[in-house]
Amino acid sequence: MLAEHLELSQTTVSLVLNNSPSAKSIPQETRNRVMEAAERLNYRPNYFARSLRQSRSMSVGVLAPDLSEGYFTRVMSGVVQELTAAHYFYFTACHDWKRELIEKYPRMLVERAVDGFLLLNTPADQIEVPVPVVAISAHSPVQNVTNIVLDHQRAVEQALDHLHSLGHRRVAFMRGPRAIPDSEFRWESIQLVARDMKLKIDPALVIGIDSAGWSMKDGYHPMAPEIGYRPMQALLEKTRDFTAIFCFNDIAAIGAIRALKDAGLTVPGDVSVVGFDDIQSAAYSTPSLTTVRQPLLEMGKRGAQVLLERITNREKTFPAEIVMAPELVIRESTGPAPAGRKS
Amino acid sequence: MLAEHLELSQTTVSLVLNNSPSAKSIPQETRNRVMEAAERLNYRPNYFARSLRQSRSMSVGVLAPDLSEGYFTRVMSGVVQELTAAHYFYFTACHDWKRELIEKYPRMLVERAVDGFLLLNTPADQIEVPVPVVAISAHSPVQNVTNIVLDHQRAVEQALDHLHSLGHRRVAFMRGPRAIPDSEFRWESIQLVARDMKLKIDPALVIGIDSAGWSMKDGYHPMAPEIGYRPMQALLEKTRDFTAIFCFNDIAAIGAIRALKDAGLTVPGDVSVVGFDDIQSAAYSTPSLTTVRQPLLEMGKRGAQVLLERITNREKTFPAEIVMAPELVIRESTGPAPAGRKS
DNA sequence: CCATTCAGGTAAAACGTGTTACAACTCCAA
DNA sequence: TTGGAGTTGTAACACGTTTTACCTGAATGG
Repeated sequence: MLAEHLELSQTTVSLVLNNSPSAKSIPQETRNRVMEAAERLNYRPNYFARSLRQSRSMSVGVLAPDLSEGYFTRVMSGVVQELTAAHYFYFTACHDWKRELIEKYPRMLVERAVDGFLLLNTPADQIEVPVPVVAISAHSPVQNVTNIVLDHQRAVEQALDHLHSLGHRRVAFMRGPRAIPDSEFRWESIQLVARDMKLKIDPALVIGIDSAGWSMKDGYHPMAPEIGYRPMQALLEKTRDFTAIFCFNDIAAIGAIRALKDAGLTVPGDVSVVGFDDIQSAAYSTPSLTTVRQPLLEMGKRGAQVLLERITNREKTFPAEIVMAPELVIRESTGPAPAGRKS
Repeated sequence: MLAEHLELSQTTVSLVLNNSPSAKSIPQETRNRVMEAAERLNYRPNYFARSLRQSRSMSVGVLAPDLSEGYFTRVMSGVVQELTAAHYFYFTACHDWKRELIEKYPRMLVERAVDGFLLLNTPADQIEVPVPVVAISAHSPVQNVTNIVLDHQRAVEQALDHLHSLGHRRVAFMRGPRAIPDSEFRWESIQLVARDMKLKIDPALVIGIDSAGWSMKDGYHPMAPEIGYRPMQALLEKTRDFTAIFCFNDIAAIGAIRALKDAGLTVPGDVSVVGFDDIQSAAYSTPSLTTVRQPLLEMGKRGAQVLLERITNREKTFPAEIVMAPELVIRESTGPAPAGRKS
């Protein structure tokens, strides 16, 4: 420590600078001298030495599939807010859905002594680390992992209620990629809710993002509207006997709308389209998108909060799941079912 | 060090594990014993202790305006490739163009002992740090900073040659936001090249992203097609006396095309549109985009390479600027100038 | 007057490595 | 016998903090 050009011991200086509780016996005048010197010499404690002693790095690892605009950006915005407020920083690691990376990155980050992990859209099952973990939009019933999830049941109810009340009875569905944890849960909720409201799901009207247009076998595939365009196109080639479609996310919905337009159909005149997420461009799209809003920013904030709590309080037990509320945002892409085809 | 359950000294173990040059005198058998024990006990050297001793963190700070899809993602993809190959990780810091953050983040990261900085699209002028810096797409003639830049002159030549050879004489231009370092350089190149090829720039046909639709005064504004839509719309209200437009980037070009379509014009029938960057969705857009490709991935890789070299070799002098070559990608959004209006 | 407390500190250990300087031991030639 | 050159290691320090345990002198209480 360089600040011993005052005639004081390291101890005193350290106590003052961290104003530790045991420094109550140090008179104000000495404190001032120390502070003033630190200021003047522009003193910064050495990060490694401090971390070595306290054995914490004040940084966490963030594991995500990719840096896609819609989801990642929004969630991270919330995460960053909370982290920086707590003087934390983060390492980003994108695994591109490669199993090898999903296992390797956590190990590498543990060697870097991160204090905890934030998992975005990534299943926690295969990850085993000696530090706290919070998973956002994953459903991993794993010991010591808190999951931040959306109330999918409620989300689907809102979307389908909306379509139903507009008169839609023949509704198409787009299932998400198998790799994304939400996909399966969303689909189960859809089946459940549809049954409850006596809405028939015609298997011929169910399309998958995986099947056409999106696969993560061959390298990196960002979420592009393409993922909705091709499945929609494939469906239209088989049948046009539907008046609405509930898409997996907004990006896919934008692609689907493009496919519908290209096929000579109007939105929402001929077909109503509902998205999911409410990403920034959902409002700017033409027509603007009716969508189920995920409170992504809040989910990020909440996730970071819980993680930080878990880090500072390692023994306490935490809830395995925190459920967030969705909100239907009605815009231009949905309208009354066309009269001729109503049911 | 825990590996002293063998009856050896820390020194020996350390020498073997780092196979330091002075370990040549250690017989193979001892080496094997050490390695085997390390493997068996799953020994990992403590990150802080090691960093404290060697005074390097094996991580760099990345400073960027935001996490926007087009630019950031692509560049970082290259950066990550190089960094991970060298066992480096990175901290991300997004300054959202807030001057306060542009100054604060570097300080915070220096306190975290990053070994260097990578600046994306961010001027280096105001940043003063005691570690190496590489700036990608900035033009800062600052001591000890290497700039990775595109050959804008060549880029503009390619675009304007293309339009000129298609018969376009009345060309509109879209200037980039003032905050982005490239904007000014691009514009200067445009003026230079236009003069050389005797293409008149009509001030009435020059629109700015700043003026309508984009401002960073009030918080966070990602790059959305909106930034091209509104300026285009504004221009169309004043005049339609042009047959082509050269946009600042692909995102803006996509927005501009939408505005043209909404105004009843066809692309490229009535107006040809040229973008910049060649982001992923440029190829998927309808019509697909003719654009000047920036080798973003390569720029990221090169930037990271130089930074790592600078870090390992602090005395050596490095070039102040590394120039990358653009490439015109011709797709559907450009075509022959409409006969009736050909100048 | 003695014991206790309290203000105002300090010395030294601990954190876990990397590194420098040196020690012991053998072998071999002079 | 001596001295020099390998061979095989080790003791001890340095890195820059935080923290624990203790010390001294003065005031205070009985």
